[in-house]
Amino acid sequence: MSAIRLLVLGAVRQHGRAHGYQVRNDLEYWGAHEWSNAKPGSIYHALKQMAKQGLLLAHEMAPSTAGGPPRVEYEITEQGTEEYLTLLRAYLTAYDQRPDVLTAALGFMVDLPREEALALLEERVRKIEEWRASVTEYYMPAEGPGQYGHIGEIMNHWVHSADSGAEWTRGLIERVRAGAYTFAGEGDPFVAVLAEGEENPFAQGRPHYGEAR
Amino acid sequence: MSAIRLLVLGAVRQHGRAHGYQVRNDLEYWGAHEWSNAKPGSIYHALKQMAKQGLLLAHEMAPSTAGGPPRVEYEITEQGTEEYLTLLRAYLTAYDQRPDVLTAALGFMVDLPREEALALLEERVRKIEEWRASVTEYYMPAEGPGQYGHIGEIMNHWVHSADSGAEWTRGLIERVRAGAYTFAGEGDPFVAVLAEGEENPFAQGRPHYGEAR
DNA sequence: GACCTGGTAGTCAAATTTATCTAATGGGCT
DNA sequence: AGCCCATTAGATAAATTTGACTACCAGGTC
Repeated sequence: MSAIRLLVLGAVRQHGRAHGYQVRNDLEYWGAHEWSNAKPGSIYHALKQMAKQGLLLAHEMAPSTAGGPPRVEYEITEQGTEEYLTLLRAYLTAYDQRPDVLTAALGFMVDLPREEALALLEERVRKIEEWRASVTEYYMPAEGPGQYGHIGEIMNHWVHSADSGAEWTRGLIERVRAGAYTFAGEGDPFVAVLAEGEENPFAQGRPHYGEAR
Repeated sequence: MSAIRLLVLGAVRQHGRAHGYQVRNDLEYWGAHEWSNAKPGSIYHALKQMAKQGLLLAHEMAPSTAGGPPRVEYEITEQGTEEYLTLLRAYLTAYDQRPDVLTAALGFMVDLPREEALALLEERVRKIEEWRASVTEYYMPAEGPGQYGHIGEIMNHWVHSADSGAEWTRGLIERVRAGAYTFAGEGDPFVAVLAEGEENPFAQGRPHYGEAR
């Protein structure tokens, strides 16, 4: 599963009601096109698909005042909210070598109560450790390591990544436990959306991250 | 770009001549279905596609002796070898948040001369550091950090991953420089392919890594 | 007043990926 | 001999993803 559904649901939800271009802009603002597959085609496709599945409600609108074809506004349904929370919880705990789902989930973690977020992050650490154990067990068999030749470097890399991921997650847990950020039910949420008229620092030509390919 | 082309080219190349099912088995042996999109459909598709593009040469064969439909054997062409090396070099240096391409490249790095592999890995470290600099510069602007709220954790995570990745790469460079593994032109290569009749430890039901999702 | 540029909003065809299905063979069992 | 079933090899349909494209309007400008 890619991160696109979570991203789109989360973006629509933050606005209450949003059209595709708005979602597209939000995701660009978050840099999502660089660490996930949030490209126009995928976004519009996800919107339509989820509307068909009842996760979003589509409202046909009059032609926009700003040029371009008529827009369609979307609203998240109750079912969509459920799916959103399910994905969010899953991605916060999933350790599956595709870091983009974690990145997406981090952006939305504050939609959960602080205690739940903490529990999920701890679950995440547990999963990583479990996974690490299964890898080391596998590539450190009775005959000793080394029999895998350079292939062993792959496992080595995984173990290293797992350790690094677990360590980082523990740091995040500490920060959250110490009171960082504003979680669900704790007052005004922090919203990473451009205010009306605010300039998008991520417009074309910015010195954006993600160039080192 | 996904890792599938490198994986398939590399597998065919190791055999000299291979049919789809063989490639599929090799990739399963490497666990590639867990950290990349190496599933049957993708593999057969990639084979056909690359045959059409002249990277592979297809030989229609008689019905197999072991059941199933007639098989098609593939051989890598000169053009395919070029593409293989190009991809391998690119993936060894690319730092792009999709670790699966690095994993795939690690499995084949010994197809390059040791000196070249070292140079590419050093290039990789440089790219990571460059990327890290662009991220920190971006999220530590004049106004100081914190203005991003919990969104800052995304960048924090990236920086942490980048540091961890660079550190690991430096370790690999040291090991390779110290003489580990057998690289191109240094004698019998290590081949991670099942010998005829050897049992596949990765058959169904194995306690395989990658369960902690 | 014709032309060019840039932003807005979205569509579309082609390529890829996923998940599931088909078809053939050989071996064991009764 | 007939049946079951695991393995082998690949095909197919549906979903997703990509990259390029369209069409519309506003504002400047020559």
